[in-house]
Amino acid sequence: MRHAANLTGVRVVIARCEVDYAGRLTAHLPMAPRLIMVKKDGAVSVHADDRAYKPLNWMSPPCTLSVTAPAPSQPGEDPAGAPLEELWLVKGRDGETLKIAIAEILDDHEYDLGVDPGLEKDGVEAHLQALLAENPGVFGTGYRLVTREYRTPIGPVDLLLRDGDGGYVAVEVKRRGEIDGVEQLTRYVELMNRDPQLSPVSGVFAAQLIKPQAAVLARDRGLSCLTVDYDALRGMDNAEDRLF
Amino acid sequence: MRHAANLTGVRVVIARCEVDYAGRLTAHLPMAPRLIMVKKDGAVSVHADDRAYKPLNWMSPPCTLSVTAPAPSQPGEDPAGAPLEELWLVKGRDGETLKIAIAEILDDHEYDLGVDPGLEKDGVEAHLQALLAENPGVFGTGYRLVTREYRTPIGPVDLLLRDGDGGYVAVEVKRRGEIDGVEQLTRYVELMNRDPQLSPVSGVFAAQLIKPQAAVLARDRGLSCLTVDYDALRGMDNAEDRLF
DNA sequence: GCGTCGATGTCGGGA
DNA sequence: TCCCGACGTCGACGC
Repeated sequence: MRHAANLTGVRVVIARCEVDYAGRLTAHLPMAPRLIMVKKDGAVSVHADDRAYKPLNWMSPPCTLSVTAPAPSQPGEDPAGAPLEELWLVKGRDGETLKIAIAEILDDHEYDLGVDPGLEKDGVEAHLQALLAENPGVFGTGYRLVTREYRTPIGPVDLLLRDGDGGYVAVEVKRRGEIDGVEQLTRYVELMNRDPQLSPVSGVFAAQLIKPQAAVLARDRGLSCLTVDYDALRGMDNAEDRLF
Repeated sequence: MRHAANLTGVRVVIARCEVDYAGRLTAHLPMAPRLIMVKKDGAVSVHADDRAYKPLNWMSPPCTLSVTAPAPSQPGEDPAGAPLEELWLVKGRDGETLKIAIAEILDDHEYDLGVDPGLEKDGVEAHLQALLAENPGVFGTGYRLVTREYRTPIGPVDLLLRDGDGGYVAVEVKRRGEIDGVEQLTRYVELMNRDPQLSPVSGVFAAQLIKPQAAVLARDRGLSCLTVDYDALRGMDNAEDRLF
């Protein structure tokens, strides 16, 4: 048996193989030609030529790959009768296992890609929160920002505002508003209303898109909803920028 | 410009490339060597040799790939000054775009894997729910199934039963019972109890494994817990099968 | 280390 | 088709 050599890059193997995963569930793939990718971080993934970028089966790091070359006429044969070329055993962290029985290797390459310089993202929830913090007026006339990430014992409230009458307003910001977010805001508002320094505190659920069920639950909990137009908000920012 | 040829399989390209995604967010990858996979379903994914099975950037089908070979000294050059070898443009469904500027193709292979015979899974929540629906007796003597996926304005209740006295019982099924599931069941039971046609409705939290915190919360909410033995339940099914 | 929460989540089922 | 919740969710971040 030989252990996986230290990869200096990514390895791509094309092989007829049969795959068995056992871990959080069990899954089986019958013998067929597939693409197997082994990354430098140890990850092993088995791809068909569909299912978008997702593999049929995989093992996430940390995991170890060991390869055995079974002697002919050993148990574990190709259903067609031919002996297996290799048997790969990938062991994951909680005793998860991925077994890849390879009947025939059709191609095998390794490429050294070096360290990737990394990915830059824009337009995620953090950005939405920042835009709302800079434009509290979208919540109503006279609304002012008190603070972002207001700390409570059960977690940070995304935005704390005061409305035109000076009353506190807790805002939960989401890109997509779903029921979980309403639960979260409910807990915050309930807790903050126990503080006589803050009470009465109202709650606003702000998101680019609010699902109907979440809106129903929010109304039932006495919370307001605000659907945010991200592009318009960014436009307001630009408009303000031009004023100065 | 040439459009992507009809792939008969999966294509793997190793190339120095720069990537820009614009769609649900915007993201940028500076020039570096990477692995690009193009599947027969149209999916394009750009991998580094880490991040487990997930690509740095991708486009899910349906999408179209078109490739241009820019003339030397055209705009869009390699920062190093060398001309680009190819420019790939992947268009997704809501105007999403993925641009891959390729400075140098280091390797390029295509493999015909054929249609994959597919994946067999076992042990997921849907299966557990089905088994419980077929064996309402595990909840208690005289329990009968009313319906699966009983609709409420805030979401579907996994199972609606009637107990031996004719009272309604709402069941939330989970593979792993955690606090979220208890919250979910609480909302359903509370809502259903406002309906005089249903009230009084009791709640049962059923899971293969119920975390202690979830059990405590369930008790506090007046909900029952049922720890389900998946294998035994499957065995009951088999036993019943053998009777007929 | 564990719990919480976001995600270009992706995927599958029911209306 | 859309809507909605599960997922082998995976990862990032905070305590």
